[in-house]
Amino acid sequence: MKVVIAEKPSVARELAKVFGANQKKVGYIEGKGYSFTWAFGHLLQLAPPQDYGFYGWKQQNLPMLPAKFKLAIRKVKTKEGMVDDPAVKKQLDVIKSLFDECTEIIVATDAGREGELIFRYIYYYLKCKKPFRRLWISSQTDEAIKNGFRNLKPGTDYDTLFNSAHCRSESDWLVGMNATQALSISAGNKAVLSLGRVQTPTLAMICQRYLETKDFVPQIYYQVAIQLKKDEQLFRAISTVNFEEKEKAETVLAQVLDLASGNQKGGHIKDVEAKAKKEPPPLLHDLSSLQQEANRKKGYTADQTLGILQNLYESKLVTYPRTGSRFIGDDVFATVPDLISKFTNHPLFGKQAEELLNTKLNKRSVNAKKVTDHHAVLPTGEYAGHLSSDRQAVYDMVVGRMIEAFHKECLKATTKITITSGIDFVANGTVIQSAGWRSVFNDNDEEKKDEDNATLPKVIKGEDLDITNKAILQKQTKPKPLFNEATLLKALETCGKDIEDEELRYAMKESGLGTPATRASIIETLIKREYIFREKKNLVPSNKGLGVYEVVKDKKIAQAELTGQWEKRLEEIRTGASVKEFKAEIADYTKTITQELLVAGSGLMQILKEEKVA
DNA sequence: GCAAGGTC
Repeated sequence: MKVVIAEKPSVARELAKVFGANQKKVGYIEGKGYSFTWAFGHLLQLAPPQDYGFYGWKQQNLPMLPAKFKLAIRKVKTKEGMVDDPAVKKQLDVIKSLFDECTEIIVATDAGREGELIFRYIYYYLKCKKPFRRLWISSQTDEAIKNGFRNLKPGTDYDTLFNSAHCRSESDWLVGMNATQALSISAGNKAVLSLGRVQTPTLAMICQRYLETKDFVPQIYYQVAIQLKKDEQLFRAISTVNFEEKEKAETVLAQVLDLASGNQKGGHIKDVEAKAKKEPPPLLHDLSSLQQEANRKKGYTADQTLGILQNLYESKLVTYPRTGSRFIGDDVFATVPDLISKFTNHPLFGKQAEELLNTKLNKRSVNAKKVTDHHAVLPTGEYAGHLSSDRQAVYDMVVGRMIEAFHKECLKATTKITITSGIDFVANGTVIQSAGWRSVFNDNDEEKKDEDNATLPKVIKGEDLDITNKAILQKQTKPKPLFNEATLLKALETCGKDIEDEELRYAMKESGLGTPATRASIIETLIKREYIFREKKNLVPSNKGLGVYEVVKDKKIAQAELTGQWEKRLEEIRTGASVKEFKAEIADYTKTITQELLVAGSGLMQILKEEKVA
């Protein structure tokens, strides 16, 4: 008998189905000489400090550098404290007995770094010695599965991938556990002041933005606006330059040749620029883009959206939600027409679905190379029936986005008219000629510039028009808005963009800060620690959060670039570079940051006391 | 009482 082990039950079920295995047992499915079993994500984690003899939170324990890390069963919180998760224990027993009986293991955890780690931790924890081969697929269509099984790879091909995963895991433990204890101890050991490679740069981003906004001094400036008339149609144009002083604007205003000042045809058309613009449909959703849309449209937190999606996934209504890819492969694309046909009766999108069936589908979201462990989120096409309102809302976002993504481009005509009357003025207009994908939701662009005229009259270069009105507009510069969950999620994904080093930037883009599966929980962690709180939609730092930020802001642990540097090294390890060197560097850094924090944290004591009083 | 990573 051969054992196939998947990362999660849904994948094991899919694999079993393709093989025609259908005997359901407790914790696995059997048939055709195979047993299909599963994990639930990470069943094992690096053991906590006390398992190495580091009891309590004491300065003399620091830095904690276990000679050899141990694995422990994932814990759950109960009234009696943290205990081994009974469901995990049970499943590990199932896996152990299957591993004991089998002749070979086929590793079918997700095709990525963490998927490899999930299997290896189980394999080593159970002290298993059976041979294993690797299934490496990124979609679960029957064809992809069959192909994958015909091309199983030697298990050892992924040893270096495991090495990189293992380093990631241990490094996060070393830096996170030691920095957390060091800061907490030096601040009086009264509260948990957690720090970590991901949470601390995230906190720093929130604090930085908050301080920028708080210290922002708005600058007043002036523009001159004129109103023109062509064939009874009025339109507005704005001065191309801004004025810092009101007097300057008034001088310019006086020079405008408007009707009221006795000037007919005082607006000279200096230039007319007309352009046709094609706006491609948006990409399919990954988890992050869905969380952003749900936050914008419905105010759901990242965590709520993930919960709702998980629910829809367990009801088999949507595909795997914790994906970081906004693309599908050609195999999945082949199933899309059939999928779309399931929604021709949808109350909101039925008509558009119908229309799509008769047109060539847009392939912008089709790119097998950009599919990582999982493809973009799609509806499965299963009958949904009645859903609670929040589930319905998120489900509709998934369905609607699918319809949009395969829809035609939106065709727009933009016009830019430059008018001279004293100085230059400009009027912009955009007319949608063919809505294409924009007809799916039919909602207006949220950040449409208010200067835009919907339609502009037809004018020709050289012509002179009446100016029917003129005025001075007073405006002021605005600070960047505080982060909300939508903008923070986006920032976490792309924080690599401002990094100079090309290679570093690439590594960041691939990973961002955190992963799709963990970003919601990072935000929740910062809230649980009382570092930040929600104020309406915004994420605002507390005094405690600002205090921690002040202590760590210039240290590496608060920089998003730390993740980029690690990713670069981990990628080198994956392609065969030495593990030893990286581990030594991490140990060194652990010692340094621990020492620094043991000193620096004392300044936090006062803030913590004040918090208690308040 | 701690990290970040995965998932029910």
